Amino acid sequence: MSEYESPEWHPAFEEYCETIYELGEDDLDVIQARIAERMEVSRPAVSEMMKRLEVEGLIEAGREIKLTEKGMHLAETVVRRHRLAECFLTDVLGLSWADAHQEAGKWEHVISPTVERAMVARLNDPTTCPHGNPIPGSGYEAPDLIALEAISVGKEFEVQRIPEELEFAEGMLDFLEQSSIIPGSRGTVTAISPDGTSTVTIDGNAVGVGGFASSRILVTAR
Amino acid sequence: MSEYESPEWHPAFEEYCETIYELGEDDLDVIQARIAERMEVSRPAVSEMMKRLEVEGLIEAGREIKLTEKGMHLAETVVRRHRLAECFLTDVLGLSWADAHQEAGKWEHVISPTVERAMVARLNDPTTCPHGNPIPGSGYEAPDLIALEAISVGKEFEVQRIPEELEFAEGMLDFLEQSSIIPGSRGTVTAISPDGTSTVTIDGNAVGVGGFASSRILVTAR
DNA sequence: GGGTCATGTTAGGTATACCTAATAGCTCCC
DNA sequence: GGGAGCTATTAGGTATACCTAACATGACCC
Repeated sequence: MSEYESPEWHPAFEEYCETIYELGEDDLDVIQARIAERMEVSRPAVSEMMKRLEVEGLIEAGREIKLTEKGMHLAETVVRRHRLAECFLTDVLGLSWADAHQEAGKWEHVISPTVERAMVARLNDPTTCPHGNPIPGSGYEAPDLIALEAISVGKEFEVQRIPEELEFAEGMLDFLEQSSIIPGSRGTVTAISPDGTSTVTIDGNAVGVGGFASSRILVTAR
Repeated sequence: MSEYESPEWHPAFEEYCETIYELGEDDLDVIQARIAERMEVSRPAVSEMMKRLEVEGLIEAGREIKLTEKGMHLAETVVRRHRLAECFLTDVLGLSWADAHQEAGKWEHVISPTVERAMVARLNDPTTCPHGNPIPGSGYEAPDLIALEAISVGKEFEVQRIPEELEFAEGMLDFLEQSSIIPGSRGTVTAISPDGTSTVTIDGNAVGVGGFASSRILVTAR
């Protein structure tokens, strides 16, 4: 587990490296325009920041942006703390998914190595956040996952992972949590509409999941 | 309990109001020079910031600086979160006093009303931080306290409160915690030297407490 | 009254991290 | 080959929160 000491890097550097890491995780093009969209800043702001990140040796800039070893280490540290905080906020303090995600976005920058260790111990070495995303450094090996949209009508599935991208969609986490579309839940696809919406039945409850979400939610077939 | 929503005020405003509040608590002159010393910033920086705080309606400036109702509310919110965080970090995560104090200085700015409520519930409505300082809004009424230096040789005392001022002295919290000079501990003054150092015996262990600390540590006589 | 000390303010400057408007490159594709 | 569209950069500007150096103010005291 890393010994990263906090304000050696500005929160801004942490945020950018985190975003670059998560865009890669979500299999999107890691280019300035995507970073600007996800962080809700202007493209010139990203352009300037890329220069600074390169000077600091955190990225290799090009059209595709790549984290250096140093940048990857920083990104993993921040992402690990974010996901640990989500576990902690839901399990120990009883927050909802959506609240935990939002709070964790602030906590990730103020968690010290000491607190990180204490959380890991308290949570019994968790391997994924509440949404099923792996905690870097926990040694978790993701099983082979497929998108929910690939499950055909009548088939059973088990929810495994809600990618970070969906956490940015307003209200999405609340909707998924309330519909029991959470890692570990098992359900059946009971209909697929031409626009890509899958209707899934979990615990006797049927809900429609639009194409944006169903192409991203990762499950295992059963 | 307040419904303060986080980044309406910059962390800087929070830090300044907190410092002003705590200087008052410690019975020191609340003037720019003291603020500059405690925050380790230059006096011009404080001078400028006082203007901005006044424009924002958080203080009434003069030689003595006074928090307005609005400023007091902000200060109490931040101080409450700081002391709650200290309780939480020591009780739930097992951190040392010194570590908890340092971490709480960052946590105080990222704790939302939701998390605050969850912590209060989890900690069973605590009234003081681990060092005995009251948590604003908890309804705690401090008993009559006297300084440790006022206890004469041979008398017993019970430690009640380590004022915030001592938390800024390098190594002080570690020393006090390791010497069991913590709220609730009972001891006896076994010597007083001409330079103001009190020697106290707690649990059979004798330690010397210098004048700076013994004039500030608050106790009750027994 | 002059000196010293603590305190506060002015002036001028820096770094960070943003912004808008305008310009420049690239790629695709008919 | 010439748009259309997306993408990146440049230029110029802003707010925050600091800094040092120099100056001003006020209190106290011989």
